[in-house]
Amino acid sequence: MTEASERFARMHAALRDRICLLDYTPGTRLSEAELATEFKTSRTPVRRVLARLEDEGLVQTRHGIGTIVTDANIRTMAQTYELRMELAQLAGQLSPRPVRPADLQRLDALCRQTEALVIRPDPRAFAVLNMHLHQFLTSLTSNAALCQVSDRLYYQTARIWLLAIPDLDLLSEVQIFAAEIWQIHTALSTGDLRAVGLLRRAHISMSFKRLGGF
Amino acid sequence: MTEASERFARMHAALRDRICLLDYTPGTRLSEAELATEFKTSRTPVRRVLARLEDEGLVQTRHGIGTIVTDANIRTMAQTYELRMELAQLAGQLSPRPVRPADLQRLDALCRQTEALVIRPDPRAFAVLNMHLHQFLTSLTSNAALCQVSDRLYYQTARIWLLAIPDLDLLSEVQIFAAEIWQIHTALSTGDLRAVGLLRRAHISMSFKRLGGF
DNA sequence: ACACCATGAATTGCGTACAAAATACGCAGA
DNA sequence: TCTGCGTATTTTGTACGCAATTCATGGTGT
Repeated sequence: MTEASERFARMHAALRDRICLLDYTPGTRLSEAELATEFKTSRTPVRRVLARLEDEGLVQTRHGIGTIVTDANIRTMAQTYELRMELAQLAGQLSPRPVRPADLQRLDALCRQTEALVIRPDPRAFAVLNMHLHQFLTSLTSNAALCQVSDRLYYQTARIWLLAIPDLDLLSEVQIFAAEIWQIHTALSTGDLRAVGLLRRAHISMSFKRLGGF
Repeated sequence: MTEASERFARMHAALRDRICLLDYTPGTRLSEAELATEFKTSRTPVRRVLARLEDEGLVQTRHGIGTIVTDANIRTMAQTYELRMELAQLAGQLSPRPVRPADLQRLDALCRQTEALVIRPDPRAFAVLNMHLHQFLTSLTSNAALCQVSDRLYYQTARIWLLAIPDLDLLSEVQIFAAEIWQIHTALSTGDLRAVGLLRRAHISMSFKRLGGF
């Protein structure tokens, strides 16, 4: 990994997270010049990052207007959700890798953070935790192609829950998540990755329903 | 679709096809300057296209060296093949769209071209036909996300067969393909998209075995 | 008062010059 | 002859100026 590609990865991850955590809400206009100043570079590398984000469907760039954060709603994302469900199940079947003690420790840590969240709920902290759980689960499959695809689809849909939280009960959502992550913990501690995949699929499906996707 | 994005799409499709049809064999170095001259533009738009191709795994760019067409072999692509199989089956289940007469006509045309190929086999023409079949089949699902993902994975693995053809019997491969496309035609004429997906999965699986992927 | 046009400001797209990096090659020395 | 170093060459990465495009705004005519 060269220096240039490291900076690219940093900028890309930073902007992607800001979009998915609603630091940039849909409709926000991202100025190439401002980003270039912030990251202490010229517009050229910034444009590479924005082009990639556009390919990933997180922004849309139009000549003479600007680069605008795309909208995300459950209706247009229904198909993406559907696919994510299938892939989550698949991740438990396709070339799983052996579960190591370090994996369980990582999941333990996530469980503890979730319980802290039940005591003091916070939408953004919740979204971050959800993202970490996703990253952890994708790390459990050794199928690199599946990881890439799942990641891509996850980041496309990640914002929807955070956008819908005003219409939901935050504490209730956190409690549901806490129950889910404990179920996953139980399945993983027995080494049953297939069950982990099925649980994950079920949870995605239920959250889709709660979000009004029918 | 603006003019700039159209040119981008043209250049991207052109280079992608050249790579997948082995006009650019693995290891070929693509010169930004040469491509800029060919497409009558500057290096800037060319670099955008190459960056995208790199994201898709078809080339790799290294500072001071050049942009090199990546290698593709059945061993490193085994996981991608596995995922493609599952997605092919999924395409028959997830939000299928009604089959129109125009679809059957299009498949008819492909069948005729295949029969012409049986009489006069040609590796490149075969690869082109295979690509058209793929594009036709992805057009049958209305799940846009699934289409995008399937496309991406297809182009990552498309070269493998063409690279392996010296070790295979071309006529035999063409005949197998002819049988496959007729089976798909039969299934599609009854409107059974689920069967189409299962057939496609079976064919991908068998071609994977023939290519030595076990 | 309202509609319409022109003009200016802001933004992305492109082209080009230069910097950074890696390789190829020649030459000197052992 | 072989090894090692330095330099020239080639290539990608970055910065910046300018062109192209869009929108807002104000002015003008009816």
